[in-house]
Amino acid sequence: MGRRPRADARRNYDTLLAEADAAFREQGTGASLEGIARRAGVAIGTLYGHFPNRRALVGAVLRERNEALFDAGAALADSSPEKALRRWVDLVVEHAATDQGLAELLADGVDDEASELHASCARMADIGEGIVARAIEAGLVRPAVTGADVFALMNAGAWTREHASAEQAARLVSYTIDGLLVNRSPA
Amino acid sequence: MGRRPRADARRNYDTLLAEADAAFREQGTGASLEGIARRAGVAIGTLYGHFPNRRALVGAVLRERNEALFDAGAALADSSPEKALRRWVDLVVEHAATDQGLAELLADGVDDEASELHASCARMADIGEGIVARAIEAGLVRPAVTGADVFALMNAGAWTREHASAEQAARLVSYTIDGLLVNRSPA
DNA sequence: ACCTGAACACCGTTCAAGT
DNA sequence: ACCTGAACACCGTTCAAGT
Repeated sequence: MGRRPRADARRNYDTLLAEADAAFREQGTGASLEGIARRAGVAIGTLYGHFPNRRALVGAVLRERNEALFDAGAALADSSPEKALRRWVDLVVEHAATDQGLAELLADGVDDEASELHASCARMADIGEGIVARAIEAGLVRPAVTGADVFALMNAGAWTREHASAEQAARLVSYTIDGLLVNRSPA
Repeated sequence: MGRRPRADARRNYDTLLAEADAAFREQGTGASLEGIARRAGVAIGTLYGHFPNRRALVGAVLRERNEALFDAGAALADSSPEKALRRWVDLVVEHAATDQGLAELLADGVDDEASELHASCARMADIGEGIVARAIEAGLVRPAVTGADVFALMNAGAWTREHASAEQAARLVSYTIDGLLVNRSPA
């Protein structure tokens, strides 16, 4: 184990990942796998050789995209608790709304350890939980609010963005965060 | 037009509707149409003769279920504005969460006049709009809140119920309604 | 006027054969 | 060790033939 992969295998893996990323952005996470393989210039069996199912492919694409998101989340430690909370939720909503159907996979992945998306979901939930804990300590957010509430809010916001509009989703998210606060802050 | 249908046609229509209702509850709105036809004891072509596509079938099932929902909505005129708002949202969330996938069809149907679900969506949105307007007039809800916000909240709540839990969805909805209020009321 | 079900189209997934 | 692509399974939808 840990042997270097054959050069063509590595190239196919990378190309498949890049084409999957593009296809998911354009057509959603339900994009045709046959089409992704064709765009990558390989047979469908090659795709399945590298990624045993659709979730594995989505998971691999996500791992690449997540770096920037998690870095941004860590950087929010410098902001005020309320600003960090609002900014983090906005960031994740935008991230999760990148591909039609992604919010659903994320919502389902956090409680399913067998899911190839589980690690990404758990990490996102952890960051949110930390931000909420800080806001509660500061007396800003109601003590009853949990990290799970924030995770659910992010997914609901991303889903609303897919099925209504970015504006509608932003309004809903903003109202909900107001509802999480101990004292209403105007916008 | 308006002629009485043949007796067997009417019977098939009713049986298909009943089996579709059951199948959607058990397996979601994506249930196999072939399976519904089989359970109804007719060929697949007969199903398509009565319902040109899946949405038409879902729409017909909904029209039957909606009677009770709309009546309950009208009855809420007797409650206080806040209680009416909370109760209405809870009612619709439960209604929309009856079948896996229904929240998505509802969210997509309100802006699509060609959808067989459009009438049901529009009616639901109207009732919500009326309840919100009364709450705003009473000085209870922020003036900026719209009927569209309430409709989006209902769908997001139903979707969260499908992908997290009824408890999680109820918490999220409750926090959001708190955020819609001018003055926070404790629960 | 309505029903039947074979036929078509499409897509995810597997695996025996190749290199 | 990896790739190929035919084959299989499944399902939504149509339509010519029947009653």
